[in-house]
Amino acid sequence: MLDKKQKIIEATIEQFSIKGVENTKISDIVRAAGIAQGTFYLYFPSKFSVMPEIAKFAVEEIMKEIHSSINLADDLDKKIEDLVSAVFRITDSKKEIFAMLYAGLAQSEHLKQWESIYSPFYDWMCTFLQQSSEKGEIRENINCSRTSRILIGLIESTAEQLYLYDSPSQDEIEAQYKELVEFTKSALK
Amino acid sequence: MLDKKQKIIEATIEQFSIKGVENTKISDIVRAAGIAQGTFYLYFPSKFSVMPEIAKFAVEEIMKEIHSSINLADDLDKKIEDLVSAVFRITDSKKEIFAMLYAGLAQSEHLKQWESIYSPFYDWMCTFLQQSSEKGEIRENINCSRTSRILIGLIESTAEQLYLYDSPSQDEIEAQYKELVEFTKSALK
Amino acid sequence: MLDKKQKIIEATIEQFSIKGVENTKISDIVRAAGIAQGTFYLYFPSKFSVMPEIAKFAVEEIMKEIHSSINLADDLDKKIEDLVSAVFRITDSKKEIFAMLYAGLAQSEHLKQWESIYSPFYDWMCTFLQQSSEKGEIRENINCSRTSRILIGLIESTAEQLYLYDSPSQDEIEAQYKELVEFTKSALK
Amino acid sequence: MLDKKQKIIEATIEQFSIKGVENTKISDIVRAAGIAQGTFYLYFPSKFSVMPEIAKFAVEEIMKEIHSSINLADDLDKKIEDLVSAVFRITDSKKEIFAMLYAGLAQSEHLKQWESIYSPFYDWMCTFLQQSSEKGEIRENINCSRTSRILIGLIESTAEQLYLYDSPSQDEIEAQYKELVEFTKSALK
DNA sequence: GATGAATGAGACTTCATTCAT
DNA sequence: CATGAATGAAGTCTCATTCAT
Repeated sequence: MLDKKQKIIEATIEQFSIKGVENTKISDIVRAAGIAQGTFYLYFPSKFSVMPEIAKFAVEEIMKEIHSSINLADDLDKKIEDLVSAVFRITDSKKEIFAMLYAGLAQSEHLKQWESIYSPFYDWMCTFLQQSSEKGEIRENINCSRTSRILIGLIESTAEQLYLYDSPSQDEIEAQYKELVEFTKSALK
Repeated sequence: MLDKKQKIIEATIEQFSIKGVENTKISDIVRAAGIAQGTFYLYFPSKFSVMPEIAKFAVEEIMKEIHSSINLADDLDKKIEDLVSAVFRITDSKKEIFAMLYAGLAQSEHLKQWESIYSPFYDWMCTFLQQSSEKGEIRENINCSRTSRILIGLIESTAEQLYLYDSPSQDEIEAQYKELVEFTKSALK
Repeated sequence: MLDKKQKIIEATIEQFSIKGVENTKISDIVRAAGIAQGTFYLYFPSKFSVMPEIAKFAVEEIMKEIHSSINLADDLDKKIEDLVSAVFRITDSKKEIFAMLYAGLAQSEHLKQWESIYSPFYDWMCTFLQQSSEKGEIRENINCSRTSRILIGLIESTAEQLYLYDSPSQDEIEAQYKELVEFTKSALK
Repeated sequence: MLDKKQKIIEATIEQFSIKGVENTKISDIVRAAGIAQGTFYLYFPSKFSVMPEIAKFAVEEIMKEIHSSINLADDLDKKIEDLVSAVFRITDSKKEIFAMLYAGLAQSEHLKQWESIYSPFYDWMCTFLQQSSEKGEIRENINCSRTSRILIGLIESTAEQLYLYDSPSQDEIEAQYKELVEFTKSALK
């Protein structure tokens, strides 16, 4: 049943978030999922192979946040502000998952899947840039596909620095938010 | 003897790079270092505690590359081009170490040290921005401390996408390089 | 249905032959038999309990080969030659089954059944010796029941040495065949 | 230390003899040997890999019995009687080891080693036949190398039938002993 | 300081067996 | 009768850590 698989995925996200990937035992996952030890292996060959499912979940969360936060009809400045704050918000609320994905992706053989899992975000960003380009809101020499990756890397890396590595004050976060918004606006114009 | 400690660090970098952090056993490290199993524990309490030493090494490598590649007397455009290509070069040549640090940092208790280990790069970047600011080469509303982090995140995340996750063609790399250089120039001006 | 039982026996012979008894799982058997996991237990309580059925099958194969190869009306020398070559042939063609039975019998609780399963061969051999005795073709002090066991052990052990343990050339096999035939003739006369 | 290795071999023989190969767990062996679980793996990768050491031991036991039982200066009949009774005696006293070796050898990848492990017995038997041949005690058309294998197979298979598979009376054993002695004398003359 | 054989806790994984459908 | 998802007991094996030399 897919019910059990879903339970495993949820329990894995939970346990990975709490304990980290390496400190999570299969026994932790199955206990959290309320299933038998052997059942885990009916669905996944190892805890690492749950990773892509978690990544999918994370990207879905990102996209939900993006879609609900950004109105493509707004002007560029507004959209940039909304975009940055959406990424900040999701990074903050799911920081364990993102930390975990970074750790897991950097080490596993699932790296290649990352590209395709992330593509909804890349695609959305590309569309975003294209529309802005058509409206003449951004530089003309922007390749939307290439810049979408650069832009996502820019915003996420800043968010990660803030929420994963440091524990900055709210003021600090806001200041960095503004600095990044200005940086991004300037970069695109 | 510091000789042995140095051997351990080098062997750990080597083994972590080849096998990844989690798949490296103490026995792998001591074999590579040519020392006895017990000797490791005279210098480090665990393989994870070698991590900060490796991070230090990585940042030293970055700074060497930066210093040898960038002439602060050059004009801004030239310096941006040199900066991006220096980060690309070092990311490519030490990609295993960076992947490893990413994985290791995101999970360990050594996260807090990251900030101080990375500070030479942040400091250099801040100085770089300040000089450019004084010469009027960049926007006036740039806070050099904040933007140094943003800028490093921007360039490194793009380099990582290219060298760690994808295996792009040389043409692709160059195109992305140019896109990033334009993006950065525009962001700073 | 007996259909399913037969399928299980055949699949078990196949799997035991390929993988050996210990390395064969119930899941291998049911997969090969095209039935469900639970169905196996409707017919057999364990994989070992299929063993006697396999032994029966093996003895039937031996007897078929014997009956089709030996004409009791022939003279003794001819019959000995035919007997040895029949056992050689069957050992070669069913070597995996014999190796398996050897391994399985030596360890299981089904050892006692061996005697009764093998009795058709012992009985045939006893009759063979008795007829030869009546015709005065063999020594007088032969007890046909005892010697039948000795004789079967002799021929089978030689065949097993050749086909199970070594991988000898055809020449080697023929030479050993002739040596055994002479040995046997001399033993019986 | 070889001390530990020897302990493991002895404990393995003991446990295999008592429980059979498949029912013996590594934990049984290490408990019997008085060592830690992990220590076993310093010397052997699996319980099966102890098998060749056991086979060596078994052949040594056979050779000891043979050497102490047979006087090559005796006449042929006496030597055959002594040979058969020596093999009967050793098979009886080490029946568990022989049963175990049969089971183990028939299934493992160590089959090829069997030939070389058994060679002392083959060699001795070959010499035995050669001496008898020189004295004119046996048939002239005997190839001592080939017949040594046949002869060993003959005597051992009879002994195994008696001691491993059946549980015959002492009278029965003696009767079979005599039958085999006559059979062998006749075969060689 | 250095060694490396020995330890043993504990995680992984398998797979015979069950039982609700 | 037949099914096959689920179970969980049990065994394997690893590997960080110790400590006598």
